[in-house]
Amino acid sequence: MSKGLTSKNDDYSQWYNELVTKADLAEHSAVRGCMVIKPYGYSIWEKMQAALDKMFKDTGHSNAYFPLFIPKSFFSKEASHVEGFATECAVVTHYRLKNDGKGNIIVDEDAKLEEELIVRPTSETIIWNTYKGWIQSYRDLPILVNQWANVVRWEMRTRLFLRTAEFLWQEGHTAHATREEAVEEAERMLEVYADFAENFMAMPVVRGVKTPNERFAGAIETYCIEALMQDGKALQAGTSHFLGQNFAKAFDVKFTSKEGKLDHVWATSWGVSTRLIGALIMAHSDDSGLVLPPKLSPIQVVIVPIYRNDEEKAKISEAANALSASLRARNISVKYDDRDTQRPGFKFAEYELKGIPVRVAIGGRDLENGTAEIARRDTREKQTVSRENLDLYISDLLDEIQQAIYNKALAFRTENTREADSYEEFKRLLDEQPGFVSAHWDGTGETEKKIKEETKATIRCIPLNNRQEEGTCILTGNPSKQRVLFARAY
RNA sequence: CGGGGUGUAGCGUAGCCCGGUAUCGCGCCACAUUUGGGAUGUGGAGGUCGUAGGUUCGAAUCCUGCCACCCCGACCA
Repeated sequence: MSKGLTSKNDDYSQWYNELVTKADLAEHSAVRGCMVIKPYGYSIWEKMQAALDKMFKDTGHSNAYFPLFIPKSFFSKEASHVEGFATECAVVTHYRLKNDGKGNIIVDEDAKLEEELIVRPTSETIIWNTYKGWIQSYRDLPILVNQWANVVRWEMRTRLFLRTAEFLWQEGHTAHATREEAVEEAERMLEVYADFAENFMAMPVVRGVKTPNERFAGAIETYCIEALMQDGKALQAGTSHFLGQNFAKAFDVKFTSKEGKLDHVWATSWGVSTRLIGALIMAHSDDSGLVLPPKLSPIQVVIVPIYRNDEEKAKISEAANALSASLRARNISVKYDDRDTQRPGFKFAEYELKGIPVRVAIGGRDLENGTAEIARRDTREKQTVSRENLDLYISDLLDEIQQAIYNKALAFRTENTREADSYEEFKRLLDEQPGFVSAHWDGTGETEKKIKEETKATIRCIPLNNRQEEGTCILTGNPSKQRVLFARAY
């Protein structure tokens, strides 16, 4: 590990890249566009998985697993779906290698697959092909299934966590008897995502729906949560789709209703990915490193001993172990770092880089005074407190940090969400004060595309429960009934 | 996939224009002194110069192809 991080004010992208690698979250792999998620980064993902998985189970879903490979023919059944993903699919064409006799391993041309297989970019098709066999009657519905999986989208330009050719995610796929029930499901899962983002990631999000241009290929309606990063760019953090009967029709999935009528099944799908780790980094971290919310930090408290000799260290360890035990009894994860090989200052910097929310230092002075030095990562404030009831104090402090990080991010978003009433003002805001820009839009795809071409800003979403307000489109001057949220985005 | 840039020890770099077997810092190893914010000293180890060809007596250096990463564009979670 080397000293210093590029300041995020000097070069935000470089700051992000350095942070991901220096904090030991991930690194580039030998495969273009693919990353290695290192143990520390993966443990954040595991925290996310655990919280989300519980939320999915609590809302009635079960996990299952579908194949990585999808027959090409499945893929072409839903027209807009194919169109959306066709340009970024990895295709398996052969199933065997051979030695060419000169010591090289080559593809065995005799082992060509009769039907090529697509490496899943998402699983709607294979899942709806499967659901056909599961559903005959309204009694078989709803089906509420989630899978944790990897997917591949052959991206041209990749960035660690934010956009990689292969990524980890969860995809929920549900089947319902009625339109209302499916819409309700899509909205429910959006709320689960928003809840997770705000209460676990401490990242405020805007709940909204996508415009037709930004909609998932094959969806009737795409709901999304949008977050604002510290550089003023927006990031789509999760999506939930109402798929209508599109996939049921494509895969001929019908059920007999209570009334004895045959109808196509209604569907939803929803997902969040390891991209959330990128969001987490960019939402909170600073020039000293990661700032992790206590609820997702792999380690919540680190204890660093400061000693002059073995005898002193032994006494400090005793105090540290007692504190560790009392914290663990409160379900707080603790690490006691008694390595002799690094000095305290080094450890302080290291744990700041890694975003550990609370650091406790115990030294000779503290032994005598019955105290410990507590440092919180988010504000970098330090104070010396009594070791009496320290577990309770730290437990409260963790809650406070979780809340403080959220409040800070919310204040940032509020400050950086502005209204524009003319195209000039709109462009000026985007260039001079990046963030969300709330503006009137005439509702047409043409206008949206033109604005995107000219400003690189896209409509992130039409916020749910949006305030209705008469106005005129910033580009065309045509009448508009509500503002929508624009931003330059990741 | 188009334009620009970069690739030299684990990391960051000098050397490249003007060809002669590689510089410095961090890190690493040993020992000593240290330990309340990234310790200091002394000694030491570590290199197919991204990769494959070519030019040359000789290539990190010149030429060509390829690969990877970064930035900008098109595309996208």
